[in-house]
Amino acid sequence: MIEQVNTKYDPNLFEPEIQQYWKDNKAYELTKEKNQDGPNFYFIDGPPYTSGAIHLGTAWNKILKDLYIRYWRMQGYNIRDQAGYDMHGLPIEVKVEKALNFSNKQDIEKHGIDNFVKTCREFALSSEKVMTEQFKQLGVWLDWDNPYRTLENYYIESAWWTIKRAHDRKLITQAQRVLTWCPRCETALAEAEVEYWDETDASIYVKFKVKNREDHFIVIWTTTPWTLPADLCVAVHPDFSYVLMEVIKNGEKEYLYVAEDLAEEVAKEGRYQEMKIIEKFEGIDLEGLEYEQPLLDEVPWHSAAEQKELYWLHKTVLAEYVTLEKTGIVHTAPGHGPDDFETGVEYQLPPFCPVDEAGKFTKDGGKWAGRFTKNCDSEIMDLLAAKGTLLQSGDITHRYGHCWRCKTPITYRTTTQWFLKVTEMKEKMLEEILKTDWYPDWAGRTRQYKWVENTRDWCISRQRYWGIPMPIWACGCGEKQVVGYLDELEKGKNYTKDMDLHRPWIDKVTLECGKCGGEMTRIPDVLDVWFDSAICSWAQLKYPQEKEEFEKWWPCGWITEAHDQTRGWFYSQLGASVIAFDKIPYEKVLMHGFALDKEYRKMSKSDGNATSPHEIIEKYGVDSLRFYLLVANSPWEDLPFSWDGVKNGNRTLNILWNIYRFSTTYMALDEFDPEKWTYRELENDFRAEDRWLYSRLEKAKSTSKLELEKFNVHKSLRAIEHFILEDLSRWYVRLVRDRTWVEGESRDKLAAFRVLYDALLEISLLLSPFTPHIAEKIYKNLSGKFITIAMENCVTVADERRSDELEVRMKAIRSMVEAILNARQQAQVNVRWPLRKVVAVSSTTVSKKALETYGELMKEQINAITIELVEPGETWEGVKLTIEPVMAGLGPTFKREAVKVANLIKEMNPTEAMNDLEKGHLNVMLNGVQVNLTKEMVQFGQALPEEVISADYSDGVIYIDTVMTPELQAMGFARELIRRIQEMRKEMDLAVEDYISTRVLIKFDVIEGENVLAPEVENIKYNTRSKKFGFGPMEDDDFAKEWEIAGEKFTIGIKRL
RNA sequence: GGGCCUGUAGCUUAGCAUGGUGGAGCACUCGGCUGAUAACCGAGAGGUCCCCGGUUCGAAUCCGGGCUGGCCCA
Repeated sequence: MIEQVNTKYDPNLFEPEIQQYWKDNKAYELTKEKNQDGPNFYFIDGPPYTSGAIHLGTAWNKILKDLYIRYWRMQGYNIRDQAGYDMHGLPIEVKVEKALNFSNKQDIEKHGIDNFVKTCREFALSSEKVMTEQFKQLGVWLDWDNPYRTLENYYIESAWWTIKRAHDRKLITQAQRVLTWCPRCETALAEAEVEYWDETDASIYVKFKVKNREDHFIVIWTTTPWTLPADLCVAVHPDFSYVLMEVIKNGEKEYLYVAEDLAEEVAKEGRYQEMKIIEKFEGIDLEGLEYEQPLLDEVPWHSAAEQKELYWLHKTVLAEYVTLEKTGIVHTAPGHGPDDFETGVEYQLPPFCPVDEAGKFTKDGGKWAGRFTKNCDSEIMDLLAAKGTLLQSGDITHRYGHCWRCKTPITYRTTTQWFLKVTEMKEKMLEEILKTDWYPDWAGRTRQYKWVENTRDWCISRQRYWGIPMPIWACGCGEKQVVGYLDELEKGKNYTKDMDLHRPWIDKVTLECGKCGGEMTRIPDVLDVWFDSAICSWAQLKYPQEKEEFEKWWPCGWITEAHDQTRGWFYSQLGASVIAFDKIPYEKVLMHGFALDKEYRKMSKSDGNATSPHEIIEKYGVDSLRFYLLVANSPWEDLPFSWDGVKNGNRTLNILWNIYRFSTTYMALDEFDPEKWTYRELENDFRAEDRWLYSRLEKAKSTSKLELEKFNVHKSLRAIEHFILEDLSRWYVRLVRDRTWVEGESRDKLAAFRVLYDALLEISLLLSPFTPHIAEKIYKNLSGKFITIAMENCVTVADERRSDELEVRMKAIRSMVEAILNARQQAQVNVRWPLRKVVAVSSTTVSKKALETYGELMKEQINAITIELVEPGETWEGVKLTIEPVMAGLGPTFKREAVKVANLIKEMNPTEAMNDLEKGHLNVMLNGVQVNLTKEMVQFGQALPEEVISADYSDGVIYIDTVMTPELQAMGFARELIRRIQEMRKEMDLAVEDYISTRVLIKFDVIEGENVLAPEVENIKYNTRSKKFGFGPMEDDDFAKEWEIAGEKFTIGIKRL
C-alpha cells in the first residue's frame, strides 16, 4: 500500500531516520552480500590523514567515491571498498608537540619516545573515530568497520617487504645530498612537504675582491647572507656576455665584473656617479678567475681548505642555471643548495655545510659557531659593510619554502639519507601512465606525465619518531641488513611476537651480523609518511602475507583524488608499485578539484573562510549538499563554494518531494495498486502525453548513464534534474492534474498514476547513487521490493519507449502554450477567461502533427474554444509580411559586401520578394551587377494585426482573439468561483475528499441574472466537490466570504457535509 | 621563472573539437496560478564572452602575446 505523504520536504527529519534504518536492517551488509558472486572490482579509498575533522573537500572526495561505488553496485559488481586512514607522520607529531608544549626534539627525548609515540597513536585513533562518524553522516557507504590503518603491524610488514624488494632490485641507496630541511622538526623534508609563500628577506649585492688585482671585484647577489660562510665559488653562465666596468663614487675608482645587460642597474644600485665599460667577455672566458673569500678571517675552515688540493676553490665556475638577474653572477655554496651541490660535484668541491640539525652553525662556522644561521644575517651584512664590500643592501619579498607542518622557513643542508632510485624506473613509469585511463585525459597524459618526467630520486628517510621504522639494521663493521619479513626478527634479541613495531620498542631489537657476528642495531630513521599510502594497494590486502587476496583483487580498478595528488598519492603509488611489481597499481583515475571559497581562495580555518560540511547539512540536509557538490561543475574543476548552489539543490529535491507528495496523495486516496495496474495492463490506456513522458524519462536515463560512464558527473545529474524540473514538474504534473481529480475507477486516471509511479520510481533509482536518502525514502513507499534501493539493479534503458516524434511534437505544443500565455499577458486576459479563437501560423508541418496529437491537451492548457492552424506557405488574412536579411546566409557569398546586400533586402517589398524567391529569381543590383539571392539569405516574418495579440513560438507565430462573449464570460466566472471555493475549502482545512454544500449570492452589477451562470453549475459542483449547490442568501451555519470578481460582487458560503 | 588547468549576466554555468546576431538556472523587478501551495508558471531587465593583437566578409569559438585565479614545481 502506498502511503499518503502530507509532510513537507524536511531532510533533517527523515535523513537520520533513513541512516538508522540502514543500520538496523544491515542494508549495507546485505547489499554487498547480494553482489558477492558478481564481477570483482577493486576500489581503493585514498586514505585521508587522521588530523581531526573533515572539511568540505574531504566530503566531496568521499561523496564522489560513494556515487560511483553505489552506481556500480547497482550494476551487480562485487566491490572491495575498505576505508583507509593515513596515520603516521610529522603532522601528528607536530600536533602532539604543540599539545604538550614542546618546541624541539630534546623535549620529546626528555618526555620519552615511548610516551610520545603512544600519544601520537591515541591522537590518530581518536581522529579516525571522529572522521568515520562524519563520513557516515554523509551517507557514504564504505567498509567502515574494517578500515586499513597504516599503523597496524601487518601494514608495517608490508612496507618492510617493499623496502626489501627495492633493496633486492638495487633500487635503494644511501647518498649524500643537499635537501630541504626543517630546523625545528630537525628532519629532512621531501619536496612534497614544503609549502611556498611570500617572505621578506635581505637582498644584498656583495663585492668579492679579485685576487692580486687592486680594486677589482666580482659582484654577486644573494638573499641569504648566512650562506656566505659556506661560499666556495661563484658561477657565471658560459653563454652570457659579461663586462668589466670602471665605476667612480666620490672620486674613488673601482672595477666591477657583472653581466653586460645588468651593468647599468648594478652601477645604479651601488650609487656610483660614473660608469664606463672597460672590457667585454663571454662567460666562458671568466672561468677560473680567482677571488678572496669575503669571510676568510671569520671562518678559518677556508684558509685550511686553501691548503688542500681544491683547484676550483674560490674561483669563478660555469653553470647553466645562472639567469640574467641582479648581477648575473651567482655565489655558490655546494652544501646549501641542490644546484650548488651539482656544481660542487662537477668542480670537485666538497658540500661544505657548517650547519647542524637545528639550523645552528657548527664549529666550522667559525665566528658564528653555535648561533642560529638566519639570526646572523644582519651581523654578516654589517661586517661586509665595514670591510667596504657591501655594494648595496635592501629587502626583497619573494616566495620561500616552509615546513608544511610547523611553517618554519626551510633551509638546505647536506646530509646522508636513503633514497629510492625512482629515476631509474622513470621510463617504465611513463609507459605505465599511458596505460591508465585518466579523467580528464590531460590529468594523466600531460600533468602526471610531465611531473614524472622531472622526477628525482625519492628521499624516504626521516629523522623522526612517529612513522614506519626503516627496516635496516647496521653493524659496526659496515654490514647492513634489510628486513623484509617479521620472521627474520625472530632470530634477533628482544623481539616478541605481536610486539609494537614502532619506535622506540623496535629500536631495542638487535640482530646478529652475518659477516662479523657482531650486534646489528636498527638505523634510527623512520620512513617518509608518503611511503605509507604509496603501498596501500597491496598493504591493505596484507600482501605478502596473504597472497590469495592479492591475486583476487590487484590491481585497483578505480581511484579518485584531488589534483594535488599528482605529486602525492598518484605519484607515490606509481613509483612504489613500479619498484615492487613493474606495474601501475590502478587502472582508472578521476582527478577531482578543490573545494574553494566563493572567491576561489583556498578554504582555511585560520582565514575564517571555511564552510564545514556539518553546517551545510544542518541547514539543508545531506542530500542537498551531495546534489550541489555533484551538479555544480565538472568534477575536475575547482569548486567555489556557494550557499545559493546548495539552496538550489535543496530546491530541486523539494520539487521532487512535492511531485511525490502530489502523486501519493491521490494514489493513496484511490488505493492505487502498482502490482495490479502494470504498464502492460494499461498499455492501451496511455494518452499521448503519457507516452511522451515515458520517452523523456528514457532519454534522461540514457543521458544520465552515458555521462556518468564518462565521469561527466555534473552532466549526468543535470540530465536528471532537467527531467524532474522541466518535464515532470513544470509540464506533466500540470497536464495530469484534472485526471487525478476524477472520482471512482477510471483507467485514464490509473494510466496517469502508472506514469507518475514509474517516473518517481525510476528517478529514485537514478538518483540513489547521488542522493541516497530521498531515493530510499521514495523507494520504500512506492516499492520496497528489497530492503534497500541499493539492492535494485541499475535502471536499464527501454529504447522501445522512446519516440522522437512525440518529443518533437510536444516541444512545439509547449512552445505554443508559452507563446499564448505570453500573448494573454500582453492582452491582460488571464487563463481563467476562455479565448474564442487561437490561430497558429506554422512554418513547418510539425505544428499540424503536434495539434493532431496534442490539440485537446493544448486547449485545456490555454483555455481556448477553437484552435485554427494556418499551414506552411499559407498566410492568414490581415497579417502583413516582412522581410529580413540573414547574415549567416549572405556572408559566405558576398563577403565584405554582405552588409550592403542586407540593406538592399530590408528595402524590398516582402510579398513580391517571396514570389520571386519561390520562382528562384530574387535579384538585387549590387555595384551595377545583378546578383541572385537564395532562400538561405532572407527570412520572412509576419507583422502584427491590429485587433489581435501575437507571439512567436518555435514553429511560427500565434495569434489570440480576445473578444469576450456572454458564454465565455460565464465560463470565466465559473472558474473564478471554483478557485475561490477551493481557497475557502483550504481555509476550513477540509480534506481533499470531503464533500460540501455551496451557496452563491450575486449582486448582479455585471451579470444579468443567475441564468447566465446556469450552464456552469455542474462544472462548479464537480470541481469543488459540492453535493449541493444553490444561488441565493447564505444559511446560518455557512462559512461565508465576500468576493469581487471582474466588477461583480459575490458572497460565497460553504459547509462540510 | 616553468608545467597543467581556469576565466562567459550580480552568482553558478551551457556553447568552443567543426567560426555565422551568445543559451539556461539562481537572485532581482513585474505579472499570473492556487487541493504539489513556505510550491508552481510567465515576462522583463541584466553581457567590453579577462585584456591586446592577428586570421576572416564575419571570432566567445581559430592563432599569437599578456593578465587573473587554482594546483604543482623551481
